[in-house]
Amino acid sequence: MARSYLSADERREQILDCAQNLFFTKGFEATTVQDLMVAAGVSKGGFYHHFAAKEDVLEAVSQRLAGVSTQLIEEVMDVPGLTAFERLNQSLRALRRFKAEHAQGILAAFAALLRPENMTLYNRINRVNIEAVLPLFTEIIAAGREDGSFDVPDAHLAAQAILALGSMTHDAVARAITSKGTGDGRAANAALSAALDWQGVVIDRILGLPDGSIQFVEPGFVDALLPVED
Amino acid sequence: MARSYLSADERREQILDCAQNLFFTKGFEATTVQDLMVAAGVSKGGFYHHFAAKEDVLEAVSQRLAGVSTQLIEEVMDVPGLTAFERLNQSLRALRRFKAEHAQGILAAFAALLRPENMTLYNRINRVNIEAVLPLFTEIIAAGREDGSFDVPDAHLAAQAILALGSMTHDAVARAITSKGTGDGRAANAALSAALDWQGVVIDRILGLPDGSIQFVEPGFVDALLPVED
DNA sequence: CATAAACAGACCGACGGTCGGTTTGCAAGG
DNA sequence: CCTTGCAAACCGACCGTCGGTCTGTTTATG
Repeated sequence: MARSYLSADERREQILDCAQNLFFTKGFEATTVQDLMVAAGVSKGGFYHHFAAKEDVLEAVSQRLAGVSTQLIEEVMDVPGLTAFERLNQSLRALRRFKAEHAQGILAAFAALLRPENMTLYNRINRVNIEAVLPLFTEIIAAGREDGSFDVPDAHLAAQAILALGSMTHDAVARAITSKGTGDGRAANAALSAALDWQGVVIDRILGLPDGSIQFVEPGFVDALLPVED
Repeated sequence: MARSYLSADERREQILDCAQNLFFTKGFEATTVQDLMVAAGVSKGGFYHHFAAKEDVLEAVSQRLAGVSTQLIEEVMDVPGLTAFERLNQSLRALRRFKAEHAQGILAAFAALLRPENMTLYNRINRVNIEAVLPLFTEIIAAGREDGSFDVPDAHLAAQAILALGSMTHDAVARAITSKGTGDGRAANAALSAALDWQGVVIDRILGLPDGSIQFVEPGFVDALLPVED
C-alpha cells in the first residue's frame, strides 16, 4: 500500500482531528482504534507509533480543547490596567463570544457531549478544562481579593467554587438542545436563559458582589445561539 | 458443580455486594465480568440471567448507594414542624453523621473513588446521587423560598447550584486522604477543613443567608474522620 | 409431574495492544 | 552528485482477553 509520510507533529495533529470528530460523533468507547486508523489513513503500527494507548488520544484531545479556553483568558490577562472585576467579566465575555462565533460547532459538540454514552468524554474534557482554567481564575480572584473588591477568604477555593458551577446548567442546556424541532423550543430557551442568569448571580454572591454585577450572559445570547424557528 | 439456588433478589443483592467491593478495589473497567462471576460464585449464564450487561451492574450499585442519601434526607423530611432552614441543616447533619458513623468504610470508598482509573465509577455514582437528592433539596428550598427565608429566584435551580458544589472540594479531600502516613497530614486536614467551611459559606450566600448560617461541618469533623497520627 | 425460573459453560466476534519487519527521509562521507 | 547508513515513520499479521450469546441442564414450586 502507498504510504504517506508525515512528520510526527503533522500526523499526530491529523489523528487528533479525526479522533475529535469520531469521539464527538460516536463517543469514546464506541470509537475503535480501527476507526481512528481508517479515518487517519494510517495502519495500526503507525497509530501506535504516535500514541501509546487509545486513552492517550482522549487525553490529548481534551488538552487541545482546554487550550482554547486558556488562550482566550490569557489574552485578557495580558491587557494592562484592568481591575479584577473587569478582568473576570472580560474573560467570561471572551468565552461567550467564542461560543457565539463558533455557534454551530459548539452546538454540535454539546449535543454530542450530552448524550449518555459520551459521559466519559464529557467528564474528561470538563476535568481537563477546569484544571487548565483554575490557575487563571485564581489569579484574577486573588487580585480582586487583595484590592478588597471580592469578599472571599481564599482565591483558589473561590475559583474552584465558581468552576464547579459549570455542571449546574447541564440539564437546561440539554433540554434546550434536544427541544430543537419540537414545539417547546421557546420555553426551553427561556429556561436556559434563566439558568444562566442565575449562574451569574451565584457567581456574584460567591464573590460578595451585588446581584447582577457579573455579566455572565447578555440578553438574547441563548436565542442567538439556539434560534427558535417558527 | 454443586449449584446453589438463590431467589432472584438474593442473588442480585449478592452480586451487587461483590460488584461494589470489586469496583471500589479495582475500578469499574478493570473489573471483568469473570471477576464478578467468580466473586459471586455464579456462572456466566447465571450472571447474565440477572443482569443484561456489565453496565447495568454499575447502574444498580450507583442506585443502591444513592438510596442511602435519600433515605437519610427523607427521614428529616418526615419530621413535622421544621422550618426550611432547620430541615436543610438537619439534612446536612444527617449526611455528616452517617459519614462519621461509617468513617472507615467511607474513607476506603473515597480513597478508591478518587483514584484516576475510577473516574467513570465516581462520575456515575455522583450523577445518580445528585439526581436522587435534587428533588428533596428542591422541596426544602422551595419551602424556604416561599416563607421568605431563602432569597432565590427558583428552588430547583438553587438546589442544582448547591449540589454542583460537591465537586469543589475533591482536590482537598484527595490530598487529605493521600497525605495519611506522610508528614503533612495536619496541613492537609486543615486545608480540607477550610475548604468545607468555605463550601458552607457558599451555600449561605447562594441562599441569601448571612455567612455561617448553614453548619456544613462542625469543628473537628475532619480530624475525627481522618485522625492525624503523631 | 409439568412448567418456569435459576443456572452452567462452551462458544463467538471484536477489541486494544504487540511485534518483527519494511519503507522512507535525510544527513554525512566520498 | 551520488552512495550509504540510520533513525523515524509505518505496515499488518497476530495474540490474549473481554463482554456477551446460546443451548442445554438442574432445581424449586404449584
